[in-house]
Amino acid sequence: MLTKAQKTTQYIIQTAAPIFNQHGYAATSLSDLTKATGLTKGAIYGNFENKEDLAMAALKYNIKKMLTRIEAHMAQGETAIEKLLLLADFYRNYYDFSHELGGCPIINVGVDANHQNEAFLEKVQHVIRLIERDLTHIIEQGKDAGEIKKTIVASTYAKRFYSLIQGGVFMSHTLKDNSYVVDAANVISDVVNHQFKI
Amino acid sequence: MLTKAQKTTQYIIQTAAPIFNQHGYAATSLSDLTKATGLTKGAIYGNFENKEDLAMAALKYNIKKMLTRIEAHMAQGETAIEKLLLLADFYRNYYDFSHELGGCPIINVGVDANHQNEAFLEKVQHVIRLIERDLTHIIEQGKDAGEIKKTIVASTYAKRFYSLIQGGVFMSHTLKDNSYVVDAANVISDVVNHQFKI
DNA sequence: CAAAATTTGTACCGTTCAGTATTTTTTCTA
DNA sequence: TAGAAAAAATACTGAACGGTACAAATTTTG
Repeated sequence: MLTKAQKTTQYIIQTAAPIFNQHGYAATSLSDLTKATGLTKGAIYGNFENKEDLAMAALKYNIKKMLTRIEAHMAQGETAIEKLLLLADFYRNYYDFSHELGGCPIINVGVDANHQNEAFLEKVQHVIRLIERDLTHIIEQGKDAGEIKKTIVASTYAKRFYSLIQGGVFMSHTLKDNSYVVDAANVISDVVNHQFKI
Repeated sequence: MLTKAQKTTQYIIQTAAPIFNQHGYAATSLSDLTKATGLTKGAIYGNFENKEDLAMAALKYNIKKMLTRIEAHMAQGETAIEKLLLLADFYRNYYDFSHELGGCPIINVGVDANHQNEAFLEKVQHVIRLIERDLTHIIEQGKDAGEIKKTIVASTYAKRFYSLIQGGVFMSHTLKDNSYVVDAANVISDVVNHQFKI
């Protein structure tokens, strides 16, 4: 069972997470966080070493939330083709989902931390590579299973798909128009259906 | 001729521009700018109303630099197809060029200003729409000239191309690996060469 | 249920922030 | 080149920053 203190720690993280994600690290002040949580600095500094420590916990929280959702969605599929189409499908609804997180943590922190905070940037880089590796694996498995053409270079398409998605996510959030991510998702579905399948 | 004062104004802008672009608005302090320029706050506040005023001038400076370069590059082509291939070519070298600016101002400010500063965000939105409109025009002209298939929906591809590019730019800067923008540029070239041409 | 341990609130620290009034210096112009 | 005008340096403001010491309150545990 969670102690009262552990619940407070979790409460602070989940309250701080969308704030850091929306405003960025430097533009988020401790007073923003005390206001949002209704707690005092004493409570926050009793649970976290410093602002950076809390921001990292918040980033990990957002990333885990995102990855969990992707995995749960893709787990609905059996074959590689199905899983890739489900990935596209996940991002077809990503604009609304990422709004809950205060934007896409990958893009927001990727941009915010670049030239600012090496630890945050490395975390984001790590997650991107993780996703790309997973995608590469799925495509390779599809090739092995005879679903996907052997001529498809898995890593190239894994990188291209994720890059395509991130472009759509950036455009959608910047222009407040979800059609960009949706289009990116559609392009991926099309490629899978018409270029991947044997 | 430029007066001494006008030169100073320009000097401050061009010195501040990459700093704001790299660190973001909130994370850039006046002391960062006095250090970089070698000037004092008096000089800066004599030339700009406040920090936001200077940051806006810096953003406009970066955007103009970027747009000027794109236009100059595309002006080398005559036909619509040539221009589109030159656009792809421009972004094939964009990673190095945008490094000079302290990163891509569209992505950096698009993310930094979102939920933070409406004026900066609107400026970025305006530029994106401008580029998309130009691209749409070029594709339409290509259709009218009989170079490009009539079935191609110009605005759809304009949005898709720019989104694709921005995804590549984000990935390349975040992973310090220019292959993403290069791949995006290659995809655009391929689409133009194999799907657009009659 | 009381003592021990932990968590949270309060009050404050030094530092840095953006911004400004004033003096000094430089530039322009007659 | 002297005087007027403009720009830049200096020195300062009050507010907000992240962080901390310690007291008060709460939770946990024997």
